[in-house]
Amino acid sequence: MRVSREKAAEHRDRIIDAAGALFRAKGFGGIGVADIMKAADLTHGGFYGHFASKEDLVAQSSRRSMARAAANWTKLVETAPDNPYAALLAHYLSPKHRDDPGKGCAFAALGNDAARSGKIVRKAFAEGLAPLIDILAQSIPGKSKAARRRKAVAAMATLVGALTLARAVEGTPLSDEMLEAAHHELAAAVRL
Amino acid sequence: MRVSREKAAEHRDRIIDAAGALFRAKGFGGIGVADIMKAADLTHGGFYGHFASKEDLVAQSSRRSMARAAANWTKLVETAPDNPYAALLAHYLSPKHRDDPGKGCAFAALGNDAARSGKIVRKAFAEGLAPLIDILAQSIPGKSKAARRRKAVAAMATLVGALTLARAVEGTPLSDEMLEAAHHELAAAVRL
DNA sequence: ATTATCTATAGATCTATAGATAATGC
DNA sequence: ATTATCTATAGATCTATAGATAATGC
Repeated sequence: MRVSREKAAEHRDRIIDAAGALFRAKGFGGIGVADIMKAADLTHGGFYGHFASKEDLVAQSSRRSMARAAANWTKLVETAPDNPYAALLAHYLSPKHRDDPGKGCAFAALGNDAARSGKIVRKAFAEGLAPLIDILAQSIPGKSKAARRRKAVAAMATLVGALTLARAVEGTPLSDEMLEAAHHELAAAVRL
Repeated sequence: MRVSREKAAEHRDRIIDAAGALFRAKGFGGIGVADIMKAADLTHGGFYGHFASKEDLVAQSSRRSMARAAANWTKLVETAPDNPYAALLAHYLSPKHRDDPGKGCAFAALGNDAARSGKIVRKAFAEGLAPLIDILAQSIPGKSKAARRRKAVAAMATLVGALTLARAVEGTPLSDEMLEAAHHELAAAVRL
């Protein structure tokens, strides 16, 4: 049953990707090691050869989810050089993003779970958040660097809060209103 | 072991209060029925005489947590008639609020959990969110009623997002910065 | 010989129920 | 007689480990 080192590394990769999607969709506690391994087409017992514990996978898969987000944001910003901030807002606050948490922002999907997790996971979230704020700060209009930074941090809060709340009340009119109001108010900063 | 109807109603009350705090602190899945009953000084088995299921308690305790928040906000607004909006911001975005989720906002503590819950819970969250937005809309400056409403919805997203993220990265410098930046940017609306 | 994966299971925990108990309220 | 609570447990699920298996890589 043994596979080559190359294959093993690929398996490890598949586990991290499967976990990234399943954790965002169901929460850290909402999915078990066995189901993640099944999604990666492996058996339960093989898990502990790749990771020290479930929490180890939580930290690693979260890091990857956040790094992917930063890469996506960078690409999005580059494809809209005239108004990168507007492009980020439209992308983040779309109903499509709201309706597919498994492929979306880790902060909006797992912020509460991270808050209840240990130091290692919270540190991973802090290190994943910083680049997103940097990208926002470079895209956002503002007088000084400090002002742009402050606007970027607050905009990040608005984005994550709006998506979180839109999902929490999904199925009611408040859900769409939340995305639209956040979009309108954040975009107002560009029009100033 | 039977108690009077009055005592039974009081027990039910205690269960809902204990659940309200424990769910906010540990998440819907992070605490069990047995621990909630222990916190209410009752035994595990008695639970199902009071509630149809754990999800039933989730919905009821969430409703109460949110109704209490609305009552607190109303009181806070009344005690600061000159600048109710500033009072709400200072209260919500305080380190004290961040550091005690069990007594704080249900949306910032359980938004992700609600998003993964069933329709009944999500509807409860929508019905609990509306009054908070109404209070914000009455406190916030703005040209038209529609503008104030939109600002209130977006401000709610910023508040919840900032607290959620501040908790997710708790223990790093970003945590305080998140509270301060959100406070500064939201308060800017008052100074306009 | 080493090791990636598999099967099987230990041990803990969780929701929910069954049946006993004992105090209330008709 | 009714019923609020209790003890005990069924049945499911979850993390983690033990030991077997078989293919890789020295």
